[in-house]
Amino acid sequence: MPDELSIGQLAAAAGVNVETIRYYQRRGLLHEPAKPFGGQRRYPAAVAKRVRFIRRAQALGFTLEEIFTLLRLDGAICCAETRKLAASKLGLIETKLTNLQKMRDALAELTRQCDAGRTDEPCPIINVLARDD
Amino acid sequence: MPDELSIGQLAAAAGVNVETIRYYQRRGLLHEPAKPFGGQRRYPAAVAKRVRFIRRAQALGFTLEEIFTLLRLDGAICCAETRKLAASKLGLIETKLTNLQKMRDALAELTRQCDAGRTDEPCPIINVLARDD
DNA sequence: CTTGAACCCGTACCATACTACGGAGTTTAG
DNA sequence: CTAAACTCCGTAGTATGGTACGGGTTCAAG
Repeated sequence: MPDELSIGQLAAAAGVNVETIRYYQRRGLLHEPAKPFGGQRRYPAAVAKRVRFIRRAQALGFTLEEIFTLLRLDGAICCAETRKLAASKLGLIETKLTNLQKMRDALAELTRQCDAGRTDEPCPIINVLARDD
Repeated sequence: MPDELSIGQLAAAAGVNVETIRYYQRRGLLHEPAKPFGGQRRYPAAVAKRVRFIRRAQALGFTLEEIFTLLRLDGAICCAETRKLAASKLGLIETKLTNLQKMRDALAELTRQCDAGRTDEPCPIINVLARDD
């Protein structure tokens, strides 16, 4: 693989659509290299790494907006801010996990009752998430 | 609080915008009460609970489409069809749980490394996101 | 040197989930 | 009884994260 890729090669290397690359450029997540006089842009192979970074961060629940911040922090010596972002995501995820487990238990109970043949007890799914504050 | 609310009171009780109530009605997530001759609709206070359920389910990553089917299960007495629906929703929830757990583990590990790390090295969170497979 | 794939660029479109707007009718507090 | 506040309803606009299209340019293989 050459060090200078076309946008199509970059997209393939990063496992995304060409349009996604262009979209990330518009969003400011990727730098758009200068276009040579009447030619086509070339991308250093390292950009693919950056794109994969973006996708992995998305998979962890970060928005593109947040990833933009994350990328700005890249190379920064102190990671206090990055840590803060990660920790707050972590908190959100923990809460979600707890609630999801409650829902799972409620549904599992419903199917369990189903299998036990008792058809007279309705399952109040709403109630498991109904902390009526 | 009276048992019959105006749409504005319902929205306030549920902590959402009036337009959101109307939107949920259009989507079929909420029943739209009949309008009295030239008058204004009234909503049972219990509807607010349903709306809060919807919001919490959304926070868990369910789409309104999915929540629609979830709501159909609420209070359902078991029959073959609800059992099937419940089982499929259970599968959906298990998948979400697995994914969230992976996200949590990854983030927890990252913040742990962050805490363990010295401040003169590049941030491990960034490093991991940028790792070259 | 031709032909077809790939690139460029702007614009438009998609799904999801709202949010705002405008003008008319209805309710309610003073 | 009046004026502000609220409701009704359809339509249009917003944000997010892309994807598609079309007409023109450029590149690369034969």
